[in-house]
Amino acid sequence: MPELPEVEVVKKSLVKNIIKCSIKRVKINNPNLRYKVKTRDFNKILKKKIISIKRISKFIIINFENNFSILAHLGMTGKFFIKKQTGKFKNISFYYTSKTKRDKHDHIIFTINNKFQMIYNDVRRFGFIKVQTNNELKKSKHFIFLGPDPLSKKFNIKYLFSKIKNTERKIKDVLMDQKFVSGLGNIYVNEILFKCKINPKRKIKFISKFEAEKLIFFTRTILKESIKFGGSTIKDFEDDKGNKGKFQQKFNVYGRANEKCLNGGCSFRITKDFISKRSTYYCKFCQKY
DNA sequence: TTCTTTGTTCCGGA
DNA sequence: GTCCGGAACAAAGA
Repeated sequence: MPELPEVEVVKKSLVKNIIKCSIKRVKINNPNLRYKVKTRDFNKILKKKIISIKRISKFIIINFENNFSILAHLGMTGKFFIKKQTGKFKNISFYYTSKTKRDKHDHIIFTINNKFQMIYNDVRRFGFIKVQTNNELKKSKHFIFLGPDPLSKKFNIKYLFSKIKNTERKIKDVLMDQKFVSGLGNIYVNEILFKCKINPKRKIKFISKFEAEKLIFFTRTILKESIKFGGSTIKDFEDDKGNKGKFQQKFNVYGRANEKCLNGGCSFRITKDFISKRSTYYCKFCQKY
């Protein structure tokens, strides 16, 4: 699942591979992503130079010299691949094996500088790619309600307490709310709360200052470490046979139902249940209510 | 065939 | 007007 760190890694890889390039051709194999993609949507950006590539929350924005941008979201299973001249694929996305042949989920093929291809692949097609003017982008429904980026200085103690005073909501629900902080998904929220030793069902308005400090600290630390880890993994990842295996993130709680708690000395097993219908993993001993 | 997975959007009730 | 819970949505693998 691409969450914020994975999107950041993808963004960095895109910068490395296609900054200052231009798209010469776009081939749409399957237009039915979250929003329908049409060939003519891309006319505005064909042969225009890419001047910047940014991440906002889990969105990727590729900005062209003529004030148009590609706005992309990877959804659940979206990924970008670069196919170099050799015919081999260099994976610039996250955790997937390299690939050497066309896949039925390669939905959009971009030809870059007439030299190589960038492929958008998305098994479940919950991702999207739009072309918009920078002005449209600013007013976009995707951005208008977004809270601060969890890695930014705006996400601090003062901000946190200003937002939580009058809400009855559970801490996990609030952390996943993009209006409160933008870019945290289910996996990382489970991990952050485990590190902070906070029960995900607690009402956020009752957390202490110390807990809030931990929350900010571990949010930043976990995301940054994951970016570093993903980045370094992918940097060294180039497989000409396509069988080197997946990059699997190591999680402390996510996906570890009934396995032993990894806190030293704790003999409890990880509990799985649901909060707002989202799977929630925690240690009932380390994260007391 | 049914269940599970996810982020986002939308709607209705409080 | 605002807040929040719940449902819908998309596709596919187990």
